[in-house]
Amino acid sequence: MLDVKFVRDNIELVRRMLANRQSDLDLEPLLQLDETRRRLLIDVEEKKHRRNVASEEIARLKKDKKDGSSLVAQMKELGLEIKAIDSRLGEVEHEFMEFLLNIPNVPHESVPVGKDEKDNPQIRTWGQKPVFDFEPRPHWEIGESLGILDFERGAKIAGARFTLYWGAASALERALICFMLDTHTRRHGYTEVLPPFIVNSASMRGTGQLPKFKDDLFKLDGWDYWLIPTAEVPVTNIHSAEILEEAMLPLSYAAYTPCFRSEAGSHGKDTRGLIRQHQFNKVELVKFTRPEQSYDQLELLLANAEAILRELGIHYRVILLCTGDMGFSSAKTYDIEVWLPGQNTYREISSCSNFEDFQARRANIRFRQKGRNRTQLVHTLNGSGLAVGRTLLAILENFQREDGTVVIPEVLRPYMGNMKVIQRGAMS
RNA sequence: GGAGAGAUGGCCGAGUCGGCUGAAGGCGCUCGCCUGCUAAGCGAGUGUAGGGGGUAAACCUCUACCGAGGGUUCGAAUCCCUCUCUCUCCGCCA
Repeated sequence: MLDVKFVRDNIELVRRMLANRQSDLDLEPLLQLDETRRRLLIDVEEKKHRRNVASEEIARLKKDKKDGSSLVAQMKELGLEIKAIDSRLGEVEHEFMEFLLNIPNVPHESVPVGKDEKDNPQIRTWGQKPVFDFEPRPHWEIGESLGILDFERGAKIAGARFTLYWGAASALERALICFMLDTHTRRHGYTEVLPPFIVNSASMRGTGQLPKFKDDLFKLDGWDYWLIPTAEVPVTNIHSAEILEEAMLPLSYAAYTPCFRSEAGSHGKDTRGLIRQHQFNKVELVKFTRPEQSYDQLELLLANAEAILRELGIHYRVILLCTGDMGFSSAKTYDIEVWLPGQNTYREISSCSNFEDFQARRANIRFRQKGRNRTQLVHTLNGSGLAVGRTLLAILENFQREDGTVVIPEVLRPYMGNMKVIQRGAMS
């Protein structure tokens, strides 16, 4: 959520920002609502002041055994007026908030203006595409022939976009989760947390999923409960409505959670394999920082996420999302795209963003700074470190061998009983 | 699921028959003083959000907030209703 005062004072900048984001949102209604809101506020507050003064007067009269009935009658009338204005104000304020909640974040000045993903500049690459002396296969073929990925039964149990893992695949998934968490906590200094996988509407609003992206979420029937689409939601909301001490910052949390996404609007897209599932595992990195350090922390977060792929030895590239391709809440986003030889393409495996104070304002996350008598909003950041299912499929595709077996990266072997190669029937 | 208790400022904790209570008292914290150092002591200060004024700062002023929402009343932390959460006991259960 943007600061109304900021919008009011920088209206042209905000309009330009919306255009750069390919949004045609008209800000005029917001300015109107803001003006109405403030007008009503001035009016009702003045009336409340009068009532407060009169109430004291009535108390005094009563104490002195004098008659205050005419003043009481006046105040009764004024009370009705106040009630009427208050109710009107409530409506206006509600509309005003809804509008504000639907305005995306302002991109950082270092974000290139662009229309769509074709305008995203590449920042760097790491490693190289592996060379095969045979035709590399996509992971769904590898997984099925090894008997470790069961798409048919996943669909039978739940439906499309659900997969049953067997034996070595489930062990590999588990190994990846542990490896990622261990790396981030022991080497990168993150604090591990295990949050609820279900959250309420307030939390979803805090990070920006609601009200705008309701259709992308799974809701529990009859409850104010939603399945989390990412650990970003519960973890960022850990500190909602809190005032943090400056000395605590930056806070860095790492969390493993499953993620649930309805994938509405992507029918027919990525229907094969593990790429786009309704349920997948992810290790998420979340940071709370002082405003002036958030961009340094974004670089660090990105490097922390990249470290996982480097340790695994998988080629990837980092791209910077242009204004037209960025997420709603983000001010700047880097995507890490992993190389998938079986599909001859790069696919997003991590998205690292600085939200600046956009989420902090929604979720009301502040900190107190020495020498200042006002609280300030923190900056929040997060990034996948990494999407586990996609990491698993990247391993299958990058480390496959002609005989259909898959070599397990060295760093994961301690987590898998020193297994070196996944073979058909292994652990299943 | 049944029965009961509770929710007040960073923390603990008081609020009598509704009326200068944004809220006593204590702890903590900040600044200053004092003292070889530390500790102790003394003095002052110390919530959040929004609106208006003021040069965007300092500051002044108003409004709201004692779990959330609604009601009664001229006036509610205090009375009534609904909801949420926490705790205790019983039942059930991984």
